[in-house]
Amino acid sequence: MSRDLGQDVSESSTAAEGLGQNGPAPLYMQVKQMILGQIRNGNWPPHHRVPSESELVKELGFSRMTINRALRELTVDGHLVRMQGVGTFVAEAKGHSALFEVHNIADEIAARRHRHHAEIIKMERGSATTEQAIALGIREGAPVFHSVIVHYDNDEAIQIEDRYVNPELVPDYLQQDFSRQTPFTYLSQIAPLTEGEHVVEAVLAAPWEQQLLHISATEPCLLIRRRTWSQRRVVTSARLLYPGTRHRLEGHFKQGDS
Amino acid sequence: MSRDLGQDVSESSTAAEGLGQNGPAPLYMQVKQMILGQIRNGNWPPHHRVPSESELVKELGFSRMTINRALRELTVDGHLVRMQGVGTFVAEAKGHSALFEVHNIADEIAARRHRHHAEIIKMERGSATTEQAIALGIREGAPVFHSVIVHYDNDEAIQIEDRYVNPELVPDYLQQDFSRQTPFTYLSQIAPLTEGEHVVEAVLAAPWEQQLLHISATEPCLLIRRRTWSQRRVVTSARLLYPGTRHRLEGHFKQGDS
DNA sequence: GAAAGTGTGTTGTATATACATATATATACG
DNA sequence: CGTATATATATGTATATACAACACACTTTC
Repeated sequence: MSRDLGQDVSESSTAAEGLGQNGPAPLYMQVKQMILGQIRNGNWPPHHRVPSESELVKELGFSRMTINRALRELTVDGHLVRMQGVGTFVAEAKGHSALFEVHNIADEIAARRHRHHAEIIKMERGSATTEQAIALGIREGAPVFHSVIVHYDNDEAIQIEDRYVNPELVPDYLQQDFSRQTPFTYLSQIAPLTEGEHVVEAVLAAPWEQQLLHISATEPCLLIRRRTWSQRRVVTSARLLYPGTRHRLEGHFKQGDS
Repeated sequence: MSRDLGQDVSESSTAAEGLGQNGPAPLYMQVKQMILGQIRNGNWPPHHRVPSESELVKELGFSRMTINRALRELTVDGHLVRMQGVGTFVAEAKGHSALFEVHNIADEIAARRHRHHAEIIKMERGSATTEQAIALGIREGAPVFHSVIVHYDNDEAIQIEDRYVNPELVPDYLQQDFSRQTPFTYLSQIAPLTEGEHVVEAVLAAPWEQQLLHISATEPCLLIRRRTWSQRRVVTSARLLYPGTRHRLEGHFKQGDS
């Protein structure tokens, strides 16, 4: 029963003429569609073990490199999780899933040919509240580092970076000079980030944040909460606040396979 | 001068012990880093032609498949643009670059085990204003379809979908029943989307939008402007407005290569 | 019983090869 | 001059092969 993927993916049925008249989909795409189908119809629930590459080679009749490409792309898309030496598993479903790249705000501003500078507002050691402990995966009351930095684009305040850092993984955090190098850059060197999580919301700024950003009480802001992992441990949890009128989050996509 | 990438990418220098002690980066990653370096330091500006795969094979000494993987991944990351038969070029710099997946709000609500229904507010033919003409890539005054739909999650208004559609590509748009099938689903069938663009902002809703969403005048909202292409032509331009307190945009990432 | 070694299965990467497909350019022909 | 037609170049995909890296179960050894 080689090469039977259980559903026709080569034609988009009754699509209007002039559009969608593509030939058959590439093989690696057929494999992706088949697996996405199994996931979507609930046949393969989260944490389900996906057949190994060699099993899929036998089942589908394609080469291992083709199977590998399909599985690899589904992994970067966040649909699968792979562990070397162990296997491939269906990832747990995310809400409004999105894939972000992680950037350094200083680089972004530099790319716009603008000047960047940072003002350090706070730089302290504290002990974790319940919320912070959960966010960082440490126990309550354990030491945490806390920094608040305002980033400027051509002398215009553009971001408040409110960050908590796990001292076990980054013991020298407080000794750094973050007017020279952003925390993001420093942390990337110390603990190469392997994974992360974002939540984007629209909010109103707190009074002290309004002061720092020089905005009014009703100005909507873009809030990005970002947690970053390195080797399965949370390195840092940041709250990035942008004034709505001065920042946009641009993006693009290709081949939304959903 | 084979295999000289001009910068050491194999070690992360003085990183703290216990973290970042990875061996040399894989070859395809070295190629990515080299190209990203050329782009970042301005050596290869936007629209600059990147050496062809076979040229890079000669220059770097790696196999074409390795070069191809690097260029392919840089393309999905949005750093490069490739055209078959033509060449590879540096993409124009985006602000805060991000990669989104495109989802159907009805599917999302169903995934949360909630009920979804849609209320059609407007459904009309009009002629394109200057702004709409630019967004859709048609001439000013040409006919456009316009729909406004409110989506409900368990009877709670959760999104205003304000959409303009190119009639040349989707002539039967106004005849559809969007209380049964969302415009997104319908459009995906008619014109398989090949590419798209997002801009995310935090805004305040207009008075008529506040009424539809049952929110106050100062409630910050998440605004997603989304344009969708099919075969190089703009199919539709949508403005998706979410009340800030009722929606979050979640995401995750892996291996931010920047 | 605990530690060290061994084997097997899995993913991760790299290469050589081949052919398909798209685009642009040069060439021949009318 | 205009239009086919061939040719070169570039990307896109598919395969076979090989080895490396890692995890886990099992066996041996002390």
